[in-house]
Amino acid sequence: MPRQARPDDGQPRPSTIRDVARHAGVSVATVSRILSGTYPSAPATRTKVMKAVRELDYVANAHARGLAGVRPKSVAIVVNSVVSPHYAHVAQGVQDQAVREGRLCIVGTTGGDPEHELATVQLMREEHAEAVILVGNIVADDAYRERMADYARALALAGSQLVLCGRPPLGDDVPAVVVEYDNVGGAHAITSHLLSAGHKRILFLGRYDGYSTPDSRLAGYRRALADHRVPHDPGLEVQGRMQRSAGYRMMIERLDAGPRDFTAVFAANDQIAAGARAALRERGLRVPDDVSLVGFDDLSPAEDIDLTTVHVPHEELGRTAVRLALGSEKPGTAQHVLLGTHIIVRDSVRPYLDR
Amino acid sequence: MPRQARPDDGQPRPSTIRDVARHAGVSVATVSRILSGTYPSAPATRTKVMKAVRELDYVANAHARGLAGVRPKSVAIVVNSVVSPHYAHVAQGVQDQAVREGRLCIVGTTGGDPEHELATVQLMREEHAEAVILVGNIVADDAYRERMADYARALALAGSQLVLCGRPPLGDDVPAVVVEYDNVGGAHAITSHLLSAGHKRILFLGRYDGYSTPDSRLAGYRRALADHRVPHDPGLEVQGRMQRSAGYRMMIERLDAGPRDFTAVFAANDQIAAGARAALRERGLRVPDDVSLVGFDDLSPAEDIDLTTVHVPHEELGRTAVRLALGSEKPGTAQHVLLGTHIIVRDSVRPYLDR
DNA sequence: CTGTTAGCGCTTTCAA
DNA sequence: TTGAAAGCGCTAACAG
Repeated sequence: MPRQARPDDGQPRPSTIRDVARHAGVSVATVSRILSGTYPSAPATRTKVMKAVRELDYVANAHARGLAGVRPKSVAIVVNSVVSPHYAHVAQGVQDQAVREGRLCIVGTTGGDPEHELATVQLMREEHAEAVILVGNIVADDAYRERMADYARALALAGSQLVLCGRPPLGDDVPAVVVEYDNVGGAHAITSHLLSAGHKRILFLGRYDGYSTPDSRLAGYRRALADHRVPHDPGLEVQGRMQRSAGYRMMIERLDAGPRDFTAVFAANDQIAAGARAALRERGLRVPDDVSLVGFDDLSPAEDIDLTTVHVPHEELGRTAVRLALGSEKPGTAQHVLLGTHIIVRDSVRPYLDR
Repeated sequence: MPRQARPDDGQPRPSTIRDVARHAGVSVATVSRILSGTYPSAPATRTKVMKAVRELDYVANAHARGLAGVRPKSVAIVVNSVVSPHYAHVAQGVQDQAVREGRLCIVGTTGGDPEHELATVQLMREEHAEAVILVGNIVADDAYRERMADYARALALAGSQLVLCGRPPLGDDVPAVVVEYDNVGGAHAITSHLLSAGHKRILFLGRYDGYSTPDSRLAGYRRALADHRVPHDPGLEVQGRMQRSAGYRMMIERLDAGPRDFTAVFAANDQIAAGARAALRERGLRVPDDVSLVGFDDLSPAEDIDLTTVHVPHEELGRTAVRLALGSEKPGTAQHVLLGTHIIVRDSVRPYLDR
């Protein structure tokens, strides 16, 4: 007996469009048309059908609908993790815009593992997401570029659109939308803020070579130094991940290694800043009286620790990504948007009077 | 001309199982069997098919597969918002466990609006999610109970499972899994902590009647007071939402309304605590020297402001929800789990010496 | 305005 | 071990 014969074994099952049609005494096509609301129909029929729908508690089967050629209404977002505030805010932006455009949102996490990322993108491809949004900084080596380009092409082939959010572009021949924000500009601005206050020895916390985000922030820092004709001391660039614990560790080690040779600190993000601040306090140094401190992101702890930082339009990033992806008439288009960043001045910087 | 005739208009399209079959010189059934790996097959055929798959860059169509009767491998999570740290952490837990069990994760947000929630659950039903996880506190009135019960039954009918995460149970006859954490116990413990330190006038910040989470925390507070034979003053319970800004506002208003009539503050969550702390500082009061302060959740700002608080197993909540939902052999089962909470002592409480 | 019907791409009998 | 064919639930020609 074929599986499909489905003997009436008493097991109730969700009702189908056929059940509704039978119940209302019309054809399935009529039900389909009335539900999609794209065709005119007799009010009486309409009423009958809606009544049947309600009585049978019918919901359409999204798989069947997707199969039958209707563009599946969903966008996918792939992030390293949802708990990181930056990703969470971007994800929120994606969500908002997706809902506004009547789309479902699928979220995948990779934990920062490229292999896992590949698998996740594959999965999204199976699901026929209208757009796949990759967010987060990564190692920008050649292998990566190659793979991304392949994703983009495969997605374009399937009528979908790859979006790189907060990642560097891949080149004009790759059909991907890129939505970035101005890391270099923000870092330049906040370093200048410190320099204008008289600081010349500024510790950079969170250098992480090969990763696009810290790399650009470091670049902005260096450029500001150069613009202000302040000598660049590589010894002031401390390596570390972009986490609170790393910030704490970097600062403790630096302070314990010898006499303090800096008057201000630029943390590559607010979490590092929070960790560094805890370390400073532990060693009896106050912010901003003894040491000035700035961060980057304008996220969660920033306000609580009165941190002067660079505001990043996280939600806007996500919203723009969706808008661009769905807006482009032809999927597989290359576009590039750069969102601005700006300083938020709180109370973590004091002028340094050089003598 | 029927849509399906699909003239070869030069538009490349994603390859189907049929393309693979043709390319490998076998039947679609063979390809299907080899890809699912559930049937024995000749090694030579296997190789041919895998080669074709690689060459054509074939990925299966999840819709078709879903339609053909394979349980769609996805769980859905519905939250108020992903940026709220609590939801983010629960979502992360759900993600983790979902991935571990080989499932895709669909995230929907409601913005706290019941109507929107209904629509979202409906959507998840269309998608045939294996489990629908609702997280977050809500108004627990009769209309809500009714609607939830309906969800649960509809989902069960479709072979799915409703999970209520951090929400009160609905009753034994409703086929839903409930995963809660001990709000009352945690609130009781931390209030006792304050009472043991000699505080008798404890301000409760964030009463919000009708919402399950603040309600239970308030209940724990009251019970601790009663257990310690400390008179209960309703005037110490301040109404407000569970947000930083509300915490700030509540505290400012209280301080400006007259002489301070409390020595300690129990904020219904860490965000309220952070806002209240900012307000206290603004009015020249230090934590913990002048006022003791505790929170609930053990999330983001808690560590940075040295807050003694109640730890909630956020991720574990999400993981348990998925495990239970997928583990129950028969969907539509009722289960109930209560996860424990415990105090994290930092540095926001000082003994109060009563005279 | 409504009914009939042919697929969408896949899995799973059944037969060989 | 493999192939042929039915059918999952839905939509969109096409023909009334």
